[in-house]
Amino acid sequence: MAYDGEASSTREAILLEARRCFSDHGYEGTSLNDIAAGVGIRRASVLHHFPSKEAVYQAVFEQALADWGDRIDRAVAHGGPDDEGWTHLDRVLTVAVRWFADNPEFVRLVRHESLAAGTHLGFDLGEALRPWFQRAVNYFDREMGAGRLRKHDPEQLIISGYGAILNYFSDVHFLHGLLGRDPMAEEAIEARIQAIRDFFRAALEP
Amino acid sequence: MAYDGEASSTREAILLEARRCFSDHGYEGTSLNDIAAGVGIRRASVLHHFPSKEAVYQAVFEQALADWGDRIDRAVAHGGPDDEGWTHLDRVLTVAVRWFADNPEFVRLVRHESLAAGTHLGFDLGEALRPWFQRAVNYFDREMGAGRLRKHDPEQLIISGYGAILNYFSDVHFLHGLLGRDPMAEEAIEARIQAIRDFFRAALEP
DNA sequence: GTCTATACGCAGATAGAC
DNA sequence: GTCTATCTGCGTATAGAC
Repeated sequence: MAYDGEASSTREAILLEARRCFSDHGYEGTSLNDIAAGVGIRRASVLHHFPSKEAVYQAVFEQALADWGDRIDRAVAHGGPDDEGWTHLDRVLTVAVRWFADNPEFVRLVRHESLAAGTHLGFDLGEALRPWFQRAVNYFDREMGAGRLRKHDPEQLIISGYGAILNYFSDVHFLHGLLGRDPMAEEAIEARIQAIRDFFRAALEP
Repeated sequence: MAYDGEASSTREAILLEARRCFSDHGYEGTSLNDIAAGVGIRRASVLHHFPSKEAVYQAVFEQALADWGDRIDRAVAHGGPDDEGWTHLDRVLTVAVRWFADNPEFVRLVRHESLAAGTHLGFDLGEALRPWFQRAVNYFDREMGAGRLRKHDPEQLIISGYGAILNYFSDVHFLHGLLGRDPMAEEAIEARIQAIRDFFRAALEP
């Protein structure tokens, strides 16, 4: 479980602290000093465990993406007997939103990266996620074709969906100012999940 | 018109180039050298026109927000005789999306800022936009109460909406990788606008 | 594995010539 | 208004002691 607060080794502790720093301040806004200070060691010691700052960043991302993939895979596979159409989508959607709510650092990490023009990741995040995207598009094509979901353009629908979901958890600071209350309070998160489900049902349930 | 490519003074040229740099690479990822080089002057000359890097950033933001406010104000006010319910919302929505499509730098600028933990802006962007947000909430309350729009939680609706819209234009680079084509091509933008309108109509039209 | 010391460059900002 | 020169601090990364 990559996303808990405890570290079993210095290497793990570095990754944990680096994830926090990178997600809050981005790649350029984070220094090896920041990471080292959070761990309680010196800058040079961080570079004993990783060859460079970029290597730390890439390791953080690798861990995060692997963890995310596992969760979604499990959620998609776990359907019961009457798991189809809106029922299935609603279940996966709810799992996904809850996971994002539990892992806001991941969301902010991805956002920083997808916003960046030149990347420090070594590969293109969009391209890397394309197979996932295609899987989702195929799913919607099938369900809409069979009349189990109302017809919309699947690609556009997914883009709207991930925007509506990720936004909330990436822009927590902004929303705090906008709403005048804590968007990550438990009841606020529950309300958000409910709203996302309602909105998608209104648009998709046949 | 603040968002065109021509600069009538060095100060304007600095703001223009700074907006490009900040929106692509964020505050920390942009140096005064980058800005100066884009303008064709030296670092010290930039600091003749602005007292500090933060001052440049704030001036860029001030200009962008003022321009945005003007456009929305005009769009909201410009209704014809049968301008109410979904018709009105659809019109304002379309204007807003088109403006974002024309000003992706603004979108990325706001995104960087709302993502940042500690800001270089000097004020809280969320708080500054709260009056706008409240105005929109009141509008939805009125329309939904009168039965001219389907009932949803207005706050949640607006959060979903701005997420679905802003995402597309802020994550252009990411989407290029994800879709395997240019999301800012004219027909792609038209398709996006159409999809947003369809999706909102499906959820909101009574 | 962690440390200090050090190399080296680039950052933001200021002083002063032209 | 723009420049060069300079100050000062922090950045990444490496060498080598313990």
